[in-house]
Amino acid sequence: MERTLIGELKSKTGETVLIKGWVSVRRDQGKMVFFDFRDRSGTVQGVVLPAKAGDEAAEKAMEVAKEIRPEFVVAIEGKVNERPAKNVNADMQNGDIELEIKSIEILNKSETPPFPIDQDTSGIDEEVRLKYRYLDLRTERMQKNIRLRNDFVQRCRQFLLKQKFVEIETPLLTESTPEGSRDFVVPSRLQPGKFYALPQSPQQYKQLLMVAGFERYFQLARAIRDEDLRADRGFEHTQIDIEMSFVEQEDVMSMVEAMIIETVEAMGHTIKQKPFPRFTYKEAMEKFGADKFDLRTPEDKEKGILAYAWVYKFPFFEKTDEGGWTFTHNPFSMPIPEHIDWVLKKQNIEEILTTQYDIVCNGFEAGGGSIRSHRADILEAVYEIMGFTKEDLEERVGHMLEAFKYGAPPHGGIALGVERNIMNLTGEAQLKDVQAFPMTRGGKTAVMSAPKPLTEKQLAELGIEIKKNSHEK
RNA sequence: GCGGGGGUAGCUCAACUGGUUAGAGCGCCGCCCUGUCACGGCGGAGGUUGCGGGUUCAAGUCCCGUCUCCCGCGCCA
Repeated sequence: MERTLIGELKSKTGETVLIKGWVSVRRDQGKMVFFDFRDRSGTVQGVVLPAKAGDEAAEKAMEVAKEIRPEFVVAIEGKVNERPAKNVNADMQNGDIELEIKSIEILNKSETPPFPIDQDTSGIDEEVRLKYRYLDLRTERMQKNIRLRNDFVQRCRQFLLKQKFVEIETPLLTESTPEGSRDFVVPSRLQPGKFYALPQSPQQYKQLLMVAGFERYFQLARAIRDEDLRADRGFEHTQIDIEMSFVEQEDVMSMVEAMIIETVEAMGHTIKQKPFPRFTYKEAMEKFGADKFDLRTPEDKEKGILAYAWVYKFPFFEKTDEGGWTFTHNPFSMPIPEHIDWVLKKQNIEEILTTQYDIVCNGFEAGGGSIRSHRADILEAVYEIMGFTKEDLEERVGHMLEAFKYGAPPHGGIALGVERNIMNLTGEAQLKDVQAFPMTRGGKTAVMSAPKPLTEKQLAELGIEIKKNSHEK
């Protein structure tokens, strides 16, 4: 018999079906046994009725039913019955039907789970949840979060494909850049003593794709940064990374705004204000004291309303502790058109504004981007303002300057943080609750126990010698 | 790196100024139960109080060290 999904049982009332899935709950009444079964499509109650005398199949089913425990994997053959009115449970999916079990096959047994998974696991110690992440992910809440994440990402992808964006993967093993956040590095075996870095973002590659003439690029890009963790920040996160050629600030902002509105409204969410209100950085600081803020009223929060806003006209540079200048967001950004001259002449540095735009939602920075410097002279001037010598410049971004010499089109883009957006859509406060396999704050992986030492052989191949430091026993 | 809060049964927690045999709920195991859906009833098992040391007649509790988890700050182009 072909498997029927539990979610489709309602249309099979009166028929005999085969379902496969997990046992959520067993309620043994002695002469009759109730179960809740679960598969990817939902849950349903099944019942093993008392066997009539001489009905060997029914006796066998009861015998197996007595062995079954929660989380056993089973194949159940049974008849889909409408429940009599007095037994209907309106609070449950399929609460008006039940499966009259004719036979049970145990496909696999299960140990008792270390924590209850038929309820929300928010109150369970995170270390335990992560050790048994595959069980935690069985819970209704986690299933919902991870599936909703998929829904959001696929809708964005479809939107972008419709707009003729090309999805392109960029390398994971790439060059370390000293500015920005700390890199995760990977030792090179072929060139001992040298290292790759994992990307903090595909920034340079996506700009090179613009030089390469793709005009519209996107990628679901993993961004990896070795900075201390927070509730809303992990070593790894995913960005919907977008770059477009022949565009100005307004083009990128309206395209992204349209994508978000279409996507989240299709997912059943309400947006507080459209078009998204815009605040200059100065206005935001005056009004909210921060460049990210929550525009929702308490009533909005209760209703799960999403309050998006744009923040733009950020200062390009800020003073360093040493009295020099550094960039606030991105050295590859273009200053606003009126300030290009100031950059080239290195004047009024404190007042120079960048084309950077951030999208804010419910107090989170949900994304950010800018129009880029596609002219080598502007990028050079930015690095000169920051005090880099010609040699530094060549070393760090020489490849970009060279690429820009060959007809780089004006371009700009944005990166949306997938986890932050899913946190807003689900109301979760922890990044860990919207990733399938997050890490602990100490950087230990879920289920597996990375990081861990390499073998002597691996280290030898990489030409790495570990110095025993005094902390080790 | 800094500050704060945790670690006691499988899970969630309790245990006062140090003082009987470290308890409860849930879960688990056994028996009973023909309409349960947080099923119910009776019984039972289950502990290196994170780890190491110290003070004391006596330590889950006090002291020192250490590991680990969470939250925040720094950090996060």
